[in-house]
Order: sequence, then C-alpha cells, then structure tokens
Amino acid sequence: MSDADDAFIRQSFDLIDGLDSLSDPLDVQKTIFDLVARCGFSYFAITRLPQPGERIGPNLLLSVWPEGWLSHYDRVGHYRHDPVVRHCFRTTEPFAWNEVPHEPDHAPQARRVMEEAREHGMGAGYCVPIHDAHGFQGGISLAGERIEMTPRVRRAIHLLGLYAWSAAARTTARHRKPGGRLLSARERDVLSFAAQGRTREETADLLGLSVETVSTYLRNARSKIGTRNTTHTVIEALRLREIVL
Amino acid sequence: MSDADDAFIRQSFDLIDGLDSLSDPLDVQKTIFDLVARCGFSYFAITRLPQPGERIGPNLLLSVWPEGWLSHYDRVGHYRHDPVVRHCFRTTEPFAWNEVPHEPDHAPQARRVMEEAREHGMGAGYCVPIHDAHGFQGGISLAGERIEMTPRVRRAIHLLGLYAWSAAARTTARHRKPGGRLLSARERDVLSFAAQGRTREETADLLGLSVETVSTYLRNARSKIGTRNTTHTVIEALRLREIVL
DNA sequence: CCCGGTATCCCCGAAAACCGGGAGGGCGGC
DNA sequence: GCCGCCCTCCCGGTTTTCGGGGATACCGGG
Repeated sequence: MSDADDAFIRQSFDLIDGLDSLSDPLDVQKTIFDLVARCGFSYFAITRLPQPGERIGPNLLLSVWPEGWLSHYDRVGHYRHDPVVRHCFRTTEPFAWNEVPHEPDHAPQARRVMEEAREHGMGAGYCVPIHDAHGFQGGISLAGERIEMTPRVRRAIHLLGLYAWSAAARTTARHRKPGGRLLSARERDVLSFAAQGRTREETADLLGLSVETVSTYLRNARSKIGTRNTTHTVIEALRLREIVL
Repeated sequence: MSDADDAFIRQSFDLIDGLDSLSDPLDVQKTIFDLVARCGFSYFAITRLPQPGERIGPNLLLSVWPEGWLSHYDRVGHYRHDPVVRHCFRTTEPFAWNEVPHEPDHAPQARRVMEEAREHGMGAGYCVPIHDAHGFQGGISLAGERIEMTPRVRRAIHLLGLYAWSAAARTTARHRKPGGRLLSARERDVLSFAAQGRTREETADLLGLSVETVSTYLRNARSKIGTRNTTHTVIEALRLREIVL
C-alpha cells in the first residue's frame, strides 16, 4: 500500500496502455525491461513453449538473458526437467521460482537446473505462465540475483506479463509461418471425423468420397506429420492446431 | 489517468489482496459485486465451461444474475450459439460484448441470444475469459443496461477477474467430484501409449503385459467412456482429463 | 512448360484393431 | 461372504486400417 507500490502500479498500467501502439518487438522489449529493471530484475524473457524435442532458442519471442545460459540450457536439455516450466503446466498464477513445489521424481535434475541458473546470475526469478484456449503456451520470466516484491507489485507484473505476451506475439507475428498450414483442407476434414471415432467408410459417406480417397488423405496426413497411425495423427494434428475440438 | 480510475485500481488491488482470506463463496461474491456495481454493472457471474450437452446452471460458481434468464438460457439452448462464449475460445483478453466479431454462420441465433439478454436488462456486458493449462475453462461475466469503462478500469477488472476465478474455484471446491476418475490406472496407461501412436503390441511390451490384456483395457475404456474406437477414446479421455499430453 | 501440390479414385495383401465371449485372483465395502 | 471392480490372460472370427503400389485431373508458380 506504499507510495512506491502505487507508483509502480501506475507505471505498469501506463505501459500496458502504451503497448498497443508499438509495432517493433525491440520497442516492446525495451519498454518492459526498463520497468522491470526498477524492481531488481536483470533479465527477462518472453518465450513460447517449445514442442517436444524442439529447443527453447527459436521459441524466444523477446529476451534479455544471460550470455551462454540459453545455449547451455538447450544443449544440456534442461527444458525437460526445469521445475519452473513444469510448474507452468499446473498453475495460471504467477509464482516466484523458490515457491515451486518439489517433485520427488525430478529432484536431482531439477536442482541442477536451478543451481546452474544461479551460477549464471539468476539466483531468483519470477514467472508469469501464459495459457490460452489451447492450454499452456509460454511464459514471461524475470530473473536476477535477488528479488523482493510486495504482493501488489506481483499483481501488477502479472497483468503486465499478460499484455506483454500479447504485444510480443503480435509484434513478432511476421516470423510465423505465412499461411503455412501443413495439411490440406481435405486432410483436416477426414482427421476431424476420425477424432469423432468415424471409420473411413463413414467419413467417406459423410463427405461424399470413396473409402480409398479417405484412406489416401489419412495416409498423406500421416506422412506429412510423421505419425504412426490415425490416433497418433489426430493427436498431433490437434497439437499443431491443424484441427480443433 | 483520472483520480477515479486510480481509486478503482487501488480498490481492485485491495480486493485481490483480501480474496485469499475468504473461505465462504458468498463472501467472495459479495465482495466482488460491491466493487463492480460501482462501475455500472448490475449483474455478474463466474461460471465454468459446461461440457457439451450439459447445462450452464450447475456450472455457475457464483452469480448475481437476472431472475429467469438462466433457466431460459438453458431451456432454449442458447449456450451453443452465444457469441460471447464462442469468443472466449478465441481470445484470452477480456472484451465487451459489443466488440465480439460477427460470425456469419451463427448470425441469426447469435443475434437472438443478445437481443433476449437485452430484454432481461443486460444490454451491455464485459467478459473475462479464463484459460488454464487445459484450455478454456470458464469466464467472468459482468452485465448491465449500459456500461462505460476506461481502458485502465478494464485492465483492473481483467486482473480482478483472474483472481476472482481462483477464489471462486477455491471456495466452491467442495462441490467437485471427490476422486471421481472414470478410468482405471491401467486403462489410462494404455490410452497414453495409444495417444503416442503405439500399437497394442508395443504397449504390451512397454508395460510388460500380454497383447490380450492391453486389448481388454482398451475395450473396457471404450465401453466406459462410450466411444467407438481407440482414436475416439483417446480424444475423449483427453477431454475428460483422464490422460494428459 | 514442367513441377509440385491437391483432389479424386482404384487394388490387394498384410497387419492391426475390434468383438464377444471366458477365466482366475485380489481387494475393499456392505 | 458376496458383490463389484480391477488386473491379468486366452480364443476365434470379423472388420478396419496400413502400406505400397498405381491412375487422372486441375491449378498455380518458377
């Protein structure tokens, strides 16, 4: 309830109001970093959730991050064990790194991730998970040697993070695939029916095609996505947003 | 940037700070309603997303909502066409009802929903969609005859909505199903492998079972969920949160 | 003008999944 | 102690899917 808190909250709201007008991702980055730096953070990053097997690097939307940490993180494969990432799957509320509950299963690797982060100057951090209609999508990470925030400031950063994500996604949108759908319309059609448990024959009837055509679409979809059977293809197509529901 | 805005923002943050200490859902309801009433809203509701075929009624966590509207809404089946609900699937940012883009497909029914809402005293509204690691979960709706909010107030309500959701979910948690899983552990195991494209034989090897056993689990899962084949079962099990990823 | 992608159809043999039975043992509740 | 559920295995027959070959046609870009 201090004046400092109020000032920070006001600045956060002003920043959010201003984000809409920015079109250069670097402007977004600078604007946000300038503000969070004021509460003790030395680093920050806005990142998408990488696909399994993918690295974090190409999924960073914006970042001011310790030299070398990222490549090390990817090389060692920390991502799979990072307790902060794992916690993002479980919570929508922002959290400080040291508040993440321990998972006995991953304890040794998890501890290693956090220790190595500390060695890179990130002894403490704060993370705002981002979720949308399709689930966990990414997050905003803030880190530094030591951090202290009042609950009110944490809330302001929560809100800031949500809008920062939108702004980062919007301003870096040009990097995304152009119209780039992997599957054709028909392939998506048959997969949608498959997801409803339809056989090829039913799908053929419903779409007015021959069973062979439906089979061809399923086969092509399999080979495009690189999946093993229809079930696998449907799941992956869903993850890739090629089909919905 | 007005004083009124600042006051509202401060009150919102105070309210959020106070939510943690409430344990009675009615306290949460009253606390929030008192605040939103001050910016012209006569009604508000916090609701889970109903499963397909389910009604909204039992999914309301908290609500101050026009008499009769809810039962009418359920009876007529407005839910399927409600453009506000549909928009929640597409956006994470809060929005005013009149900002929802038109969907040509649903135009007649969608218009009807909005007109009937207006007749029930809800000529305008504001909605905060709630998404978690599993996607769109529900939302906070605010409504009244007419509303006007500055961007800053909208942001404050955004944040308020997120924490109100947590508080509502927490305080009404006792209503939820006790441990109620539909599938057995083994059934979930085999479905998880199926989702990765494994054949029954591979799954059997991986789990150290016979193919017949795996088949039995798949069969039982099918009959429990009421699905038509493995693909369908996996998709439904995913929707029912029986399996993840 | 050719190439790549899409949309549509065809065939066939092999592999996998599905169906509807059984069956035995364990474990927890009423 | 019985009933219900879970875990595990088995069988025989039917349906569906998979894999790998085809084919024809359209359409748009380099």
